[in-house]
Amino acid sequence: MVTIDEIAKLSKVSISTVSKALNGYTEISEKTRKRIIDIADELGYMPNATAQSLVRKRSNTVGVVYEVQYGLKNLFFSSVLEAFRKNIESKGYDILLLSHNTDSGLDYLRHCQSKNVDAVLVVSGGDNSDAIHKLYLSQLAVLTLDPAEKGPNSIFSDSYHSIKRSCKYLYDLGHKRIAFINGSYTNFIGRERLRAYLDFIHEKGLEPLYLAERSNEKYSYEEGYTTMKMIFEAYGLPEAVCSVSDLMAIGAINYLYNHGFSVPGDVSVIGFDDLQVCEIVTPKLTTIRQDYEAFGELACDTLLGMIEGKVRKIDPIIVDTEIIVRDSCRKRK
Amino acid sequence: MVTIDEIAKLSKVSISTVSKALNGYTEISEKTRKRIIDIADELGYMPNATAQSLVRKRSNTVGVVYEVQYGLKNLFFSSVLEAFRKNIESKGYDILLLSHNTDSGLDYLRHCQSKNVDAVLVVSGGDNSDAIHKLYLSQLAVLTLDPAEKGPNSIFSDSYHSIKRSCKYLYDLGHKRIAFINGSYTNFIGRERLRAYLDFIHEKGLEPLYLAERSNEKYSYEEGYTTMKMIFEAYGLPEAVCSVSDLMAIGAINYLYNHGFSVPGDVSVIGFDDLQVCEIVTPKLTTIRQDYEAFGELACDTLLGMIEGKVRKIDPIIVDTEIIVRDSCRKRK
DNA sequence: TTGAAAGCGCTAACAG
DNA sequence: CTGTTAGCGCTTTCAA
Repeated sequence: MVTIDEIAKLSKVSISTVSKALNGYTEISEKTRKRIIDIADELGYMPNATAQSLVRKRSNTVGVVYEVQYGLKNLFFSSVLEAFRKNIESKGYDILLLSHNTDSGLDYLRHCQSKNVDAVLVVSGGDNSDAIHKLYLSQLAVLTLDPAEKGPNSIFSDSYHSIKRSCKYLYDLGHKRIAFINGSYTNFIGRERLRAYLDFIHEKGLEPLYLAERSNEKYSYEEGYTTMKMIFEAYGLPEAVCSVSDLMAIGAINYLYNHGFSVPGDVSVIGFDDLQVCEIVTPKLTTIRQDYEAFGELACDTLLGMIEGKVRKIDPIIVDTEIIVRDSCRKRK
Repeated sequence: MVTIDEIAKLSKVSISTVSKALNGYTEISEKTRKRIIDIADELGYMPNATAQSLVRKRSNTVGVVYEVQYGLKNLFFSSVLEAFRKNIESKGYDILLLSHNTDSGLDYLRHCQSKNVDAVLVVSGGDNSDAIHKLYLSQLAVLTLDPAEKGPNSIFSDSYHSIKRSCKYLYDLGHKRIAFINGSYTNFIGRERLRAYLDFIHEKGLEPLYLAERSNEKYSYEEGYTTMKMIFEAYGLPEAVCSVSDLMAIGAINYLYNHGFSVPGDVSVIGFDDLQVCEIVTPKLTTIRQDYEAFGELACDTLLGMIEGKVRKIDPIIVDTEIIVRDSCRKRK
């Protein structure tokens, strides 16, 4: 790799002049700057990011703590990560996927400091390990997606109103026996969604059809299947089911299907997330769409803003959702 | 962050002694080493990776060039990336997702050099941009997943035998009119799969049912749907279809379904990849499973081996596949 | 407008 | 066995 002082030699100036020229200091005369830049280009010079990082105390990389069920195979989280990636890349940042690596005594905070990342995005599915907690206590710019608890420096969808809208949609279609496939009770969004369902049921004076004792941690197909089964066995056939994730909704549909019921013929079901599977499954799934692009853009801008402004604490960012009507819900006649 | 010379001060030795003690040099007496290590632990010392990187010319991070249709949302690529991640992390490496960032004049090679990555994994879906090509010409340890052309430093599934097995499976089930949903003709695996199909058809003296002029670049649901439609319109209903990806297989199934045919009742279809969707779709998809774990492990071990051994050129790594029988194929009666 | 020099935190000869 | 010293490639006072 070409270094700054090869350029210095060739352009017959000192390395500090080269550095300044390359970094756009105004105190360098136009002609020497031009000469230096030409030579640098010719040589294909590229600054050694490591060296810059060492002195500037900034690395132009943001760490991503990604500790999630199914890892990168989790389509929800990888969709927001993808959106985040596009945005942050366009600003010239790289993403460092931080290894967990507990056995070597590393924790995220020290890892981040060691690697000198400028900010960190926490994607942990609502888990709040000690290692993650420490990040918050540090001087780093950190933002958490779907945090375990509502709090500062977090970004998440408006779960409460989304679920209310789901329920209302189902209700307006004429359904009264609306079942609910819940998510995790140990994280914020899971509890919010349940609360919304319960509030809705209460407001309309309907019978709640859900499993109060069962927390579904993975938002997975299997959990949806099993939950549907348990609901069916406990309450009989609902008219509609509101699910907290698409995968769970599909699990529920398959349970229903395997037991001779038709969706949306016999029961309507609505999902949450709007993963790509919604389009390829039969029937196509009506769902609440989380705005992945908005997540990515807001997370990016917020983090960069925090870096620039040296801000370390911001209010929660709440992202709007949208209902996507497809084929899995139908009017009750 | 604690630095090496705070430790030096506290333990009343020089910084080089501290460095050596911490790095396991044997020339340090047991007692001073212990003292130093105790103090370091107490202070929660963690080496500044940037500084180490600068002098050691190694960063313990591997770059990932990830330039793929649908980005991280592409379940095939993100599945292998996930497997790779687990392996590489367990060896104490981080993954740097390299930004593309062409407009700022960056190219991957210089980017990698600048960030001082130890190796790079190229995941580009068979595209062979100039930027990627340059990586090969460099001194970096690089490995490409599913390269555009068969060549050194690459890793991919045994497409040829896999598709032959698919076809044979269908054939043994009694199907003679076997259609083929092809992938891209511009990359290696796409051509291999076609070649396998054609060879099989030829060997058995069957009629080829496929689209010679249509290259499907994305291996997507939509392409599968459309291709199935075109095949149907050109040749009528096949008895079975062999698809080059799961998503395309599902697209084909849905086309068939929408046109009143049953899978596997009227036609059997087999996919390729074994994505998680195979399990949640109706009927569950019979497919060829690519061994994601093997990809991850081999890619990791190979790259690290190349780093250690200063090897820069290795033979292609071919990964075995496995047929997963589910519900989308049936014996012809 | 330019250059000398110190230093970021660490490693690795080389001396002692 | 321990310490001195010279860097790694770059930025940034400060002086010229």
